[in-house]
Amino acid sequence: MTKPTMEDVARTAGLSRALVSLVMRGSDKVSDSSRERVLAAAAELGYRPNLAARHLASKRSLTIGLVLNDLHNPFFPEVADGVHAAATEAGYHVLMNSGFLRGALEREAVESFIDLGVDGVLLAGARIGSSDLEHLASRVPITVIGRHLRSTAVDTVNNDDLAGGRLATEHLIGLGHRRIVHIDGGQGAGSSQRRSGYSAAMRDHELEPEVISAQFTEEAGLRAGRRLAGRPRPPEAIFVANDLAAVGVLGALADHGLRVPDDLSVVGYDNTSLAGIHHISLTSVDQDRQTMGRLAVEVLLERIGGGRRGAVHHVIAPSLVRRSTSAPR
Amino acid sequence: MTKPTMEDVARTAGLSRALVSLVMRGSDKVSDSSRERVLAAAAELGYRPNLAARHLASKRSLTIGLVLNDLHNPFFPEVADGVHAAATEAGYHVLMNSGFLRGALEREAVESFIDLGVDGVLLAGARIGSSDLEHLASRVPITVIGRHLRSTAVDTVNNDDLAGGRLATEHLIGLGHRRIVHIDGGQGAGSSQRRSGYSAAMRDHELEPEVISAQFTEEAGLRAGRRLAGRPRPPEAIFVANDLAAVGVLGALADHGLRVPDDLSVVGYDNTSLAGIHHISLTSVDQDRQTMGRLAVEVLLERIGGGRRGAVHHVIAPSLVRRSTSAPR
DNA sequence: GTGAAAGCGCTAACAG
DNA sequence: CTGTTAGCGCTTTCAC
Repeated sequence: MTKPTMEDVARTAGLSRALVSLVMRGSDKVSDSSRERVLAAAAELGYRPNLAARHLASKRSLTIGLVLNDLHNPFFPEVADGVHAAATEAGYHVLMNSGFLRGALEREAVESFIDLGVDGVLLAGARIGSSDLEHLASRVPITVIGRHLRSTAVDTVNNDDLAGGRLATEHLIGLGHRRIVHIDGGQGAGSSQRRSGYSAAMRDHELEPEVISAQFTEEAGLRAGRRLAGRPRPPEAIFVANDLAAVGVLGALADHGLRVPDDLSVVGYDNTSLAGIHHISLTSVDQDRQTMGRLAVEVLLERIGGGRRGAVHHVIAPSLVRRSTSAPR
Repeated sequence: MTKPTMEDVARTAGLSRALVSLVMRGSDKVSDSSRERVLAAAAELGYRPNLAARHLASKRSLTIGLVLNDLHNPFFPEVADGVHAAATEAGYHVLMNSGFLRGALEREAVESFIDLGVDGVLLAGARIGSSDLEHLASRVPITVIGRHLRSTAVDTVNNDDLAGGRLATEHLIGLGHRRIVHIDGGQGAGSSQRRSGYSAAMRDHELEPEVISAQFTEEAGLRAGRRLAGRPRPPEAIFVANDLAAVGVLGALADHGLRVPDDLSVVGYDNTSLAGIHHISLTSVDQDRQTMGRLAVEVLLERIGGGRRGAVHHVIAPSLVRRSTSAPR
């Protein structure tokens, strides 16, 4: 029941421990015959290297930590897919953790990863304060996905939320709507940029922007939606800062007997699996999460490996996916 | 930039390394004055214990690994919430990983956790083969959530899927439906029990069971739904093995112009957040995921701590949540 | 190619 | 209460 160690493998193979170590790490400075003996012995004993020991002795762990801000938002699992795929291809393991929508927990998650000795950390939808972030980044390479930072210490991968906010808003304006309200994502990642894009587009068309503060959750969307639906004169269209909240908004509107898109149009953001569900069929701004995940891994490994000096900030273009919740006035 | 070690803390505090170790582990065999000096020195240096070293030296890591079968299914994040809450309360860290719906990856995830030296592993929605599972369980305490096993080596926490399958089916029968088809979850956890519950309920009422094989994904539900909707004479009701697949089925039915619940009724399983969405409003069998997560942690820690001899198999009762997709004939 | 030896940072007895 | 002493299992020079 006690696990075999390298020593055991060396003994049953009749070779030295160092030899076994070389073989386990796939070195080519080992004779074929030795390698086979080692492998055979390892298989026979069911040997597996102890990662804690390996991390302690070497500097690298070939592991990256991925912190997802909210497991309940389909956006994050989709990013995780891209991250996993890219990391695995590069020979890295990934360990995950959730920030449960709270900056403090997010921070803790990153710290545990550091304590564990991961080679780098990926933060998706970071809510953590940017000074904290800078500080953490001095201890481990960090790449942030989905949040805009001007940092020189942290790399970022984003979609252009400003452009995305514009895209959504102009789509609605193009459909002939004028009283368009934005339900924002509060402290959520990308929220302020989307809001700015919305406001800019509104002003460009000499329309008055109106923002209702909410969050990136279904519940928050529901509440905000109720407020709007309860008005004597509801808006003609709503641009919601993400799909999850948009689903809440749709529910609130339906509760109040407002028909979408007949009575008003709704546009979301993220184009998650939720938006594609037949019964929801939400018009939404798409950001390619798979690509963002992959890109983030690339950038992170670059920094881990090469020791790049400056930070890199990738921005990918969003696109609008039209579905059934938006229609001409 | 090089991290401070215990040695550094001891030196700047003017005390021994062992003392620092005791303080870091919260021992009470330390004088208050020493403790304060240590803590002050640690804070000053920004010291954090190296977990790899700690794991190597001690036998326990105070960490458990959580493997989720599919991040895209809202069922799992909800289990994760319960797990995190309970583990944190007990002073344990949790590290997550996804099995990406594949038994082989799931197995790998468990192995990495073992290599890392976690104290125990929680497997949610396990798809991994049961002999593999037994083998893994000989190396680390494992608790499986949402899959029925007769194992003596692995603890399990489940809802009573057989009863749940019956519940759903009898609900539909009670509404007056007779030609009720079941779309199952293939190899998915709990799938075969739900199927048995369905079949048993049908036979009890002298109805002919008919099962369409699918999977626990939206895509699989969509395909199965299309097959049924395309029939000259579609069924009167469908019991789908989980909510995610049920959403796919609903989409397929809508595509074919079939109205739910007017033309036929649909019942799902899991009562995930998906089912509660206003536009979906799916009648579904509820299993309390939070509780299951918490229970699983308890059971796991029991085994980790106490070395319980036999295995424990918890089964909690499911309940039916009626919404808008099921109605009388 | 292969083996010996010195740690990585921490815990865990064991003396004082 | 406090300091000393061994390792935990592995990597990594450095000779042979």
